[in-house]
Amino acid sequence: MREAALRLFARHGYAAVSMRQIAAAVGVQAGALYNYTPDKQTLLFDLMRGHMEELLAAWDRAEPQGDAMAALEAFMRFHIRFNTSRADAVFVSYMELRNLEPANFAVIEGLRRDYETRLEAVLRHGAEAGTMVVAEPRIASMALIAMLTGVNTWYRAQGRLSLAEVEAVYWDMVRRSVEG
Amino acid sequence: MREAALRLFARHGYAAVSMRQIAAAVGVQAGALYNYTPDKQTLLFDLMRGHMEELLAAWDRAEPQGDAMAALEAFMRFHIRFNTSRADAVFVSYMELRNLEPANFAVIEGLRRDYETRLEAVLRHGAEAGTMVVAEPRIASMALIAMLTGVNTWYRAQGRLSLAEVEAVYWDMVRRSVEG
DNA sequence: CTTTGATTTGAACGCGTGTTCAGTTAAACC
DNA sequence: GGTTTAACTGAACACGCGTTCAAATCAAAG
Repeated sequence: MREAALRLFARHGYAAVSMRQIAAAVGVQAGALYNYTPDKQTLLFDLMRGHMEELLAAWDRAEPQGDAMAALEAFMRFHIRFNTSRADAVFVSYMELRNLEPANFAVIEGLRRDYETRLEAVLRHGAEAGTMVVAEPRIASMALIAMLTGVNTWYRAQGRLSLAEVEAVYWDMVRRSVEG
Repeated sequence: MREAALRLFARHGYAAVSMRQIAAAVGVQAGALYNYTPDKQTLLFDLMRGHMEELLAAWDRAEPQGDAMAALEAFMRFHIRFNTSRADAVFVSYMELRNLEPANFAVIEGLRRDYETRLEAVLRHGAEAGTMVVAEPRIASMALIAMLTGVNTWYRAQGRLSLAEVEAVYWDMVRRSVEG
């Protein structure tokens, strides 16, 4: 059911998808969904929170070794790989923020901020070590994340470039944008 | 009415805003709106098309002089200034793409592609002149636009940094990411 | 003051919404 | 085989949706 809901939310938007559509995609009547979620809003929130927590957990698990520049490369490659492999969840977690109730919104925004702070820390270390020039680490981290997440809007697995080639192109730009 | 609709669409999303809400914001009954738009879908489409056409027209009017690097700087500053000054329209034009009927979607996507191609041409000229190193101009243009548009998610007029300072930070990153 | 033409109202239309719940079905356990 | 437990159905609820349209209102012109 979560899979079906994620798919439909990503394609048509939370507000445009009815519980009956989700139920039909699962092969069940709408009422049956309420054995698995208390309501539609919680379903959306759980999908988004699940995605953000998996994102953070996956990056923490990667635990890059080496200097700041190596960590930046690891982050960049991780971000592109993780996001392209879960396009629906990424899309929903970004586009449906405004359909969250305030309390739920605050939670997701906090998780997003956590993630940005992970990259910000890498940039700060690089600047302190003198291997990077980053005037505004916070802004630079948001700028880089926006740039990397943009891959999702055009990348297709059967496209001209492989994921490794895409990573190479982006790493070239990212590296030079902060290099000392 | 268009102003009110844009505001509401940006805040709550097209699907979540009713014609009655738009009418209430204007101070009128829902039926009266149909003297100004044939239906809700066309209202959305007109808002998006209007925005994209103004964007293209404004850039064409700027008509930058000088070499490719100067043109890139001009593009970057233009993009940040234009987008932050029309945050609602930018937001709607990006987030509501999936709520457009296929024919309308194709039109907006075409305009977006036009805009990306403007930047791509600048990068190609820079690469040909040898002042820039850009392995993939198309991808680089989308990457840079995604990065620049990201400013909209956090920039606030009363924030710590002025728009000129924001431009300076971004220009530093953009310049170095393509510099030969 | 009347006529004209554009605007707006307010009610109605058919339909889809999220959610609830008594009742049915099916599987699991003793 | 009988009983418990979980899952699902199908109908219902109150409500809001986009859109239409005859009637009312308004502004300007003759």
